[in-house]
Amino acid sequence: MTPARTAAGNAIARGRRGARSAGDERESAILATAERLLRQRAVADVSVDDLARGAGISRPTFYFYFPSKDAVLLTLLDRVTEEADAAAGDVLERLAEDPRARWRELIDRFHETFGAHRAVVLACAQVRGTNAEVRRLWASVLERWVQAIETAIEAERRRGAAPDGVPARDLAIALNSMNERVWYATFAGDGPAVAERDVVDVLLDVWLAAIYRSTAPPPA
Amino acid sequence: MTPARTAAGNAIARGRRGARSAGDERESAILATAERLLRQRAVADVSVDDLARGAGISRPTFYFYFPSKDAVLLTLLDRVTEEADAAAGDVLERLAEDPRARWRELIDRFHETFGAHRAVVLACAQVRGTNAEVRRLWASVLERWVQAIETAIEAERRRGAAPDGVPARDLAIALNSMNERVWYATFAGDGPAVAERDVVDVLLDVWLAAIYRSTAPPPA
DNA sequence: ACGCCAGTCAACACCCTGTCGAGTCCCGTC
DNA sequence: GACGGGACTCGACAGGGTGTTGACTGGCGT
Repeated sequence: MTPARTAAGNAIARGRRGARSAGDERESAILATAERLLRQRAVADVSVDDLARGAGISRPTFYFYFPSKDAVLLTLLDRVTEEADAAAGDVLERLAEDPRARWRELIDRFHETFGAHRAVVLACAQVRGTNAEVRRLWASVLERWVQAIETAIEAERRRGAAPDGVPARDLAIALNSMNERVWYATFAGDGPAVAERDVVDVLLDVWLAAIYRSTAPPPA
Repeated sequence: MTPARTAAGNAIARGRRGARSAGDERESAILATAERLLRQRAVADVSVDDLARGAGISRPTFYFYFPSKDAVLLTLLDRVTEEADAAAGDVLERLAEDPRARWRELIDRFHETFGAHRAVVLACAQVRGTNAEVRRLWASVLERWVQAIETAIEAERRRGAAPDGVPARDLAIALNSMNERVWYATFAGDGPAVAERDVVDVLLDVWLAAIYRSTAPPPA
C-alpha cells in the first residue's frame, strides 16, 4: 500500500502511482498546505498531523499519499529546481555575447526563483542535515549546475576571455557553494547576511573576479 | 535542579555551575562520548540515552549535567571555535608583510582546526537548522570573523593593495560563507566537493581574486 | 449482485524526550 | 556520632511524534 519509493533524483511519482481521480486534489492540497505552513514556521515544527489536517484528511490517510513528511519536501524541491533550470534557460550558451550581463542574468534568475520559494529552499537546507534522500537529491541537482558552470568556465578560458587557474570544476564548486550559503543567510535572515537587494551584485562581483580576474570581461 | 541555562554565545557554564568533584569527570565523559559517537553516525542518530550509556550513567542523570543533547553540541562547538580563534592568532594584523602567504596561513589554520574536529562541525551544521541556540552561537562566531575580515579588507584597500569594489562587509560575508559551505561539502563528502588536499588552494584563489583582482597581491 | 480497488481512519505499537520524586552517599558541623 | 544538606543517581511516568494495521466505504466495471 505504500506509495512508490523511487530512487532519489527523478521527479516522477514521488507521491503515488500514476493515479488520476479525486485523490489528486488531496495530493495537491498536501503540497499546498506544506508550502503555506513552511512560510509560517520551521520544518521541524510542522508535523504530519498538521499537513493532514491542513489538507482535510487524517494522519493515516496522509501516508496513503506520501511515505513521509520529507517526501513532500522532496516533491516541492523537485519543482523548485525544475523552475530554476527553466529560468536559467540557455544563458550559459550565450555567454560570449556579453559575459558580465549574462552571468548577472544567470545569478539573478536563480535569485528570483529561490526567493519566490524561499520557504521550500530554507526547509530543505534544514532537513538536508537529517534526511539522506534530500541530501542526495540536492547533491544531484548541484552536480548538474556545477558541471554547467565548469563547462562555461572552460569555454571562456578556451576563447581567451578568462585566464587559466585552479581547475574549472573546483572553481565551479566553490562559486556555487558560495551562492547557496549566501542566499540561505539572506533568506533566513539570521546571522551575518547580505541585504536582499545587494546580494546579486555581490555574488556577481566575486564570480567575475574569480573567473576573469576582472570586473569587465571582454565580449566576443 | 536544572543546570544553568546561560544566554547563547558565552563559553562558560554551558554544563553545570562552577563545580569541581567527581561529577566533572562524568561531564567530560559525556563530551568525549559525544565526539566519539559523532564520528560514527549522524547527530540525529545519537540519542540522549546513547550519550548517557557511553558515559556510564542513566538517561535522567544525563539531564543533571546538560539540559539537552544540543547543549552538549553547543559546548563542543564553543571549544572548536575557541581553538580556531587561537590558531588564527594575529595573522590578519601581519597581512601587509606578504598578503598571499598570510591569507593562505589564515585559511589553512581554519582548515586544520575544522578538519580535526569535523565531526563536531558537521553535527552543528546539521543541527543548526533545527536548534535556535546553535544557530545563534554560530551566527555570533561568524559575525566576529566577518568583522575581522572586513577590517582587513578595508586596511588593504586603504594601503592601495586592493581596489575598491563592493562593500568590504558584503565581500567578507560572501567569502566566509563560501568557506563554510565548501568545507562542509569536503568534510561531509557528499555531493560535489573539492578534494581535501586542494581545498585551501581553491579557496585562497577565490579570496585573492575577489579582494585584489590578482593572484599576486603586492606586499608593503 | 458482485468483486475490486481507491480512498479513509480509529487504534495500536514504538521510540524518544524531558520531568518528578524518592532515594544514596559523603562531608562539615554541633 | 548524629544530623542536615548538597551532590549525585535513577525508576517510572507523561507527552508527543512517527509509521502500520486492519476494518470499513463507496463507486464502477462485468
